[in-house]
Amino acid sequence: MSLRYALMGLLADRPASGYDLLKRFGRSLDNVWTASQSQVYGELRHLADSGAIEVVSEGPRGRKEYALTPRGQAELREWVAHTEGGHSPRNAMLLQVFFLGLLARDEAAERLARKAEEAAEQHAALVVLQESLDWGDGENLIDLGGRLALEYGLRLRAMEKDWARWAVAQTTGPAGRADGSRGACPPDSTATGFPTPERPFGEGTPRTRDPFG
Amino acid sequence: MSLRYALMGLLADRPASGYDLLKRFGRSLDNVWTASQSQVYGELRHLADSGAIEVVSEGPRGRKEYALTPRGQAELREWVAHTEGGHSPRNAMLLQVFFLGLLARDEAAERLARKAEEAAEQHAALVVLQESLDWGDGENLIDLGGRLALEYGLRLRAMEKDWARWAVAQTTGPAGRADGSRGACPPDSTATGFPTPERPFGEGTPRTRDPFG
DNA sequence: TCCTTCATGTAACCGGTTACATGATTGT
DNA sequence: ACAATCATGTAACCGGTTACATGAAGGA
Repeated sequence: MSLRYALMGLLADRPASGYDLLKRFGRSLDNVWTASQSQVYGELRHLADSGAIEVVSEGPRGRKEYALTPRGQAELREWVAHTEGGHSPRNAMLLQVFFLGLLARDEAAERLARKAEEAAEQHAALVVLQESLDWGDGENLIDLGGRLALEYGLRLRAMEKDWARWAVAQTTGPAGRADGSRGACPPDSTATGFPTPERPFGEGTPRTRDPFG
Repeated sequence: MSLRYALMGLLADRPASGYDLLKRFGRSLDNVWTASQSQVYGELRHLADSGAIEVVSEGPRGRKEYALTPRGQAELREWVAHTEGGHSPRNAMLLQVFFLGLLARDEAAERLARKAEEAAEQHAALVVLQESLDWGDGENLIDLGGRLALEYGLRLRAMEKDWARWAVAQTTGPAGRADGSRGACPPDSTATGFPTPERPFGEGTPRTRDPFG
């Protein structure tokens, strides 16, 4: 559903063709939402069918310029103001982290260190972006959303960098099992099997200390 | 592709049926990855066809217990150790934030305040979980992944809470436009249209100061 | 006996990706 | 003339969701 609103949101600013919108997606929403070409054209048609947008002019090469209709504007506002996002948790990176116990300590640490680097790079890129941006003096409502989203990105990447460095320390630090043996145990390897309450992030339960025994 | 590895990861610990895996998904991976019932059974078949897992025993009601094969174990390790996640940025919450300029200041602030609350609740829930968990004394490789993932969750929610509170201040704070008028301008409303480099998070470019003029 | 839990499966649908296809217009 | 860009579209496929369907086993 979100693509629908992303397109409406961009059209709320000014009329545009599918082609324009694709460019604007890459330019402004790249860290927030993406869409493929075929998807955009399809959704635009669907949006037009439902009366949320309409063709306001036709140009050179079959170009169709769309604009948000009053109905669309109302629907968009409603979504921005009142729709709670049903967040489905899907983080492939974290899934890998979850099974990091399958690797030897040094392998796991290397992986996390790489993640720290990556986050640092992403953070740096956002800092550059921020400096290149220069939004007036922050006194108006314009660009509010962009500024807030950018700040979110900055904080997220900073958090990831810190976390990954901490995780490296966790992985290399606490002595135990000094051999670099290939661990073969995912997080819940010793779970006892008796009924447990919800335990996201790990089924860690009272356990024997040495599961290899 | 990730579901494949999520299932293999769980099976790396111990053999299980589709039914078992569904329960374990809810119990341990709930904040990291989710899967529906039909999806799990389908993927298990596919996984078995490709030789990554195999049926090791059959139980009472057509129950089939699967175990990871050596081939599957190798594939899983390879994924955990070396596969870089091509992160596709899709954050519906941030998309709403991006278009927050469509709302009046007080509406936007309320939305952000709600988000702060939500993050605080999620954080609190993770703290409770962490305290209920008690993973030995952190000296072994077991549960490493679970501990790291949990810490990530804690830091993420804390970050979101701080950010949302900061965002509320940004929204209500800087005076200007003291009337609660309904803004109608998404982030890039005054973009001048000349070619710009990539500007994710906003097309904010050199602009006239009062776009309403 | 009857309810619950265990256990697996199918089918329709939806959002998204990749690849392919087509052709008009503009600038050099 | 030619290449680049503008501009839209279709079709096959994949991962995921929802809903429906079936039935065996175990416990009260």
